[in-house]
Amino acid sequence: MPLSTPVPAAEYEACPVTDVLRRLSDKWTLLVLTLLGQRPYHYNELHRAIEGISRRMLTRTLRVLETDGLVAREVFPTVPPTVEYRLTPLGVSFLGPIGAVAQWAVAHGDEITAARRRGGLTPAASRGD
Amino acid sequence: MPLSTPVPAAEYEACPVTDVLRRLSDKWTLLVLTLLGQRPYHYNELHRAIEGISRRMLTRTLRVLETDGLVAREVFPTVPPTVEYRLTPLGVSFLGPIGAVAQWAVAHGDEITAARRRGGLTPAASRGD
DNA sequence: CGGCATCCAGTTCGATACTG
DNA sequence: CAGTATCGAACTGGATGCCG
Repeated sequence: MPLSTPVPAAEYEACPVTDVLRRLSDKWTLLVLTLLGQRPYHYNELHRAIEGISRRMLTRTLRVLETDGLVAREVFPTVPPTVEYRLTPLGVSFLGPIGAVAQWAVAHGDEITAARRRGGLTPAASRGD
Repeated sequence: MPLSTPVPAAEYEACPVTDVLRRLSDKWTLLVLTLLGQRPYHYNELHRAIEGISRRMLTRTLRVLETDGLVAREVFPTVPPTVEYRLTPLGVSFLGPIGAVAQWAVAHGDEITAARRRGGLTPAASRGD
């Protein structure tokens, strides 16, 4: 019954790898992780550092990372309130794998660009020449 | 003028890293790449192997990978037609970085799961206890 | 300062049906 | 066998406004 399937969608925890990959690519996660890898940041500090991000997305991103245990959130009972975010050991351990992909991307970025230019708009077309 | 910005959205090629990450996480790419890393596959062979994927998405995924130069597509003029997909050297070179992330995900998957369980539904709540 | 709730546009993905 | 085309549902991400 494809018309009334209440499938929650997000049921498929396919494999942990895909799960992790999807999380990283929610557009800001990687950037936030990279920044926090350098030093702890305050909420608005991150907001200014990334600059293109909305408060909504920054909060969401941090929440996910916190929930997954990659980022720690510490509240200082000052006035006005201050909140600091930093990488947990688990978060730090993830910088390595990220780095591997990052290095590959940087190293082969031009190859991909070149391939795209060749493929252009008709990747499968003009194939049976 | 935030009310009439015609921003095409998809203009920001942020950094090659984010770009690559987003590509990988389109839900099927990683899986396809992993399968092709083992051996060449025919179109329907991939379709059967993944099983949850629709033809539409399989085709799109393969197109992107082909356009980016990670996968090669070869048509055999048989009847009925046969098409074989295989990793290019660039695609093969990417198995390493993917492996790094994959290994991390497998190794720390339970930690993430545990963190999520702890955080539960109130990650930020009950923090000032 | 830090954060959440609501609304809304753009994109992604699946189901389905049709072609060579 | 190997796709392509179209539609609609779901998800993502941004803008805005209110609260502690």
